Amino acid sequence: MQGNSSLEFIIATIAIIFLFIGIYINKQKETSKKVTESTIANEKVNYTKIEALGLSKREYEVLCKLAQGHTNKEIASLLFISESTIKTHVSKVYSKLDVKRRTQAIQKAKELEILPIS
Amino acid sequence: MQGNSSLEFIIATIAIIFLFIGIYINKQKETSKKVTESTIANEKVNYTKIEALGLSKREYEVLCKLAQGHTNKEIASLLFISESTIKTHVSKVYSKLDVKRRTQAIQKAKELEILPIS
DNA sequence: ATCAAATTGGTACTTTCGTATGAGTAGTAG
DNA sequence: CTACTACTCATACGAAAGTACCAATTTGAT
Repeated sequence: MQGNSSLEFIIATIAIIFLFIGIYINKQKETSKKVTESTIANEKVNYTKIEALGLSKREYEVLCKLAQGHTNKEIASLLFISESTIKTHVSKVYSKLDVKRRTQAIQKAKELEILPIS
Repeated sequence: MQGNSSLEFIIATIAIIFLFIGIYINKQKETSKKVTESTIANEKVNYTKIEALGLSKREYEVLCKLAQGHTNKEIASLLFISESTIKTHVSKVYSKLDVKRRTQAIQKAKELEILPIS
């Protein structure tokens, strides 16, 4: 029975090895899937969609600050321009995103995945 | 050599079987993880975090509507109560989330994953 | 039953937001 | 040069949001 038990041992070992190989293969798939998703979501798709919406650079900058929870006055300070100008930009952003309020703009921007980090 | 090749065949079969078992196990993990995450993210963890924050049911309801882009007046209509009450709730939500404005409340709530769907 | 928390509502006031309108400047494509 | 777009800024006005304070009612737990 010695030969048999060593054979069983070999088979068991192979089984375990391939079991882990199977698990490993799936882990790899998961990882690559995640990286791809996050990469696309925050770099490439963005600019395409932003341009498609007709948002200018400045308008997009304002939108980002807005989505970070800043007031118009704060955004003005951050971008070194007047609050009037911010209001102008914000209004244009609203019409381009087809919304009425900043809370809706944030929602829409997140849906469109045009905001950094997310 | 017939015995050997049949042995190899058995080993190979076992290897393949366990390979797929490994893959299958991981699929299951993935699935249950997603279900758990989504379930937790939208039902259970919520309540835990929500309670930890000290948010009452009503305050949480208001927060959700707020995050959907509604005005105070709209939320009042949706919940069949006065705008005064909404303001009261909103203010309490702010202090509990440690924010000053609704845009920040939305941000914070998303970070804390206490909002449905997301 | 009692006490605490939750819910509701109001008044009054300040701040922020949003729109409308007009206008000057800079850069760019034709 | 001209036309167009993006960017800037201002004033004025109304709408929403936010704060402070107070108070009545309801609900839940002990």
